[in-house]
Amino acid sequence: MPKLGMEPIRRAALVEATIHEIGAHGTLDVTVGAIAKRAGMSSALAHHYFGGKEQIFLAAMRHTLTLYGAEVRRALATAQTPLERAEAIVGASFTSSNFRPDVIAAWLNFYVLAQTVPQAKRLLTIYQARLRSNLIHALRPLIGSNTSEVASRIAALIDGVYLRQSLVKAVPDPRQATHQVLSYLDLELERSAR
Amino acid sequence: MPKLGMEPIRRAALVEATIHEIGAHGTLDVTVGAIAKRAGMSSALAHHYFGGKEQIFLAAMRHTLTLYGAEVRRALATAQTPLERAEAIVGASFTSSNFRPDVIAAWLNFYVLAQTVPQAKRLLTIYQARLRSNLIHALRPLIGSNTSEVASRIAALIDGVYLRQSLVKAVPDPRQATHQVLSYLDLELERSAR
DNA sequence: TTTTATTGATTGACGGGTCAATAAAAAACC
DNA sequence: GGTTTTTTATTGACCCGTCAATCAATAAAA
Repeated sequence: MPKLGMEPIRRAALVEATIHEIGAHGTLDVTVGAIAKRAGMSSALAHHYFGGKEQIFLAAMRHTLTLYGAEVRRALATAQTPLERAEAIVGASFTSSNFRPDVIAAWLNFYVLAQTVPQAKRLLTIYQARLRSNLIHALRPLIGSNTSEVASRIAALIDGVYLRQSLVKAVPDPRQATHQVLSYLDLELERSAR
Repeated sequence: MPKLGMEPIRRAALVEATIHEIGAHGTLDVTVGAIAKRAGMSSALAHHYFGGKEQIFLAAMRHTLTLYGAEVRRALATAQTPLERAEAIVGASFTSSNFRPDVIAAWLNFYVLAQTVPQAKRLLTIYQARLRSNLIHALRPLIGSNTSEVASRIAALIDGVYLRQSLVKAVPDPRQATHQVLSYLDLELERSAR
């Protein structure tokens, strides 16, 4: 009994299921069958809507990046000062919607995917560029020179915190993670003000 | 014409080949056959000496971690002051023997492996603990309080730099990478001296 | 009757692991 | 010292499971 207009619902369900499946297994080594089952459909239907496994993964990546981007934008919207902007960007990276075991595992595996699939690499590169650009924009008024380098370091620190979290069984602590990064930023600001 | 005492040679060749194969493919999705071929033997022989794919991977991890550990120890040996010790640790992370595309890709994939294989997680955890302990030991005389947090941040920064390098096609620049981390350390030292 | 939704069954490839067979050293035995 | 036995090295062939992808068939909208 085919209900019409299922496509967007099915696609969304598959994307969601993909993140969870990757998170649960900690690998890209998940079968289309398992993803489809989790999303409540047959693997044939998953192929029907996405064409192939790789495209399912890419859709899941896009979704993750989109959510992250939205989180950043939301946080930036209420920021008034440059410092608040910088804090907003860092904070958004560690909101409980992003900084969660399955999403963290997904990110890690997206980096792996990017080694093989050019489109995946492109998506991650865009994410990095945007993060970088956001940071530079926020930092420029705060820091005199080498804003670019500082932005790189903050970005690397964020990624590093994610990476390390992927090893720990403990539930992620957004406050703690944010603090780690912001306390570096503080140092950088103190130097600028010296 | 079996030459005796081949076992260590074969094992070493397989470990070496595993790193290269993972590096070349950017994935753990490499076949035992491909690894064995690269190492100049049949896949049956690889199984004979290692028992299975997982154990080949674990051996490759141990090898990588051992090389890294040796590099750190070598660097620490010539360090006189605490500051030199800290710099030695960071520098060792980015020597051209470690900070190379295939090794970087291998590290990334070891983190993925650690999601599935407890033994792999154990190895990485040991690496992190040792790095952390080395850093704390070096930093304690230099920094007053929260040495532990600073060590964590440096460790995260190192991992982050690795992670980001995995995305870039450009040949890694050890000097640049080391500078990124050390310049954070400088800030931390300045604050301690304020 | 054409389009959309959906799946069970099937195919075809790939890959990990095993095994029997071959061969040459080394050790044991007389 | 020469023969037998055991150990080590090595591989081609094979088995078996898995999985991505395809397809034909069913059914309900439009």
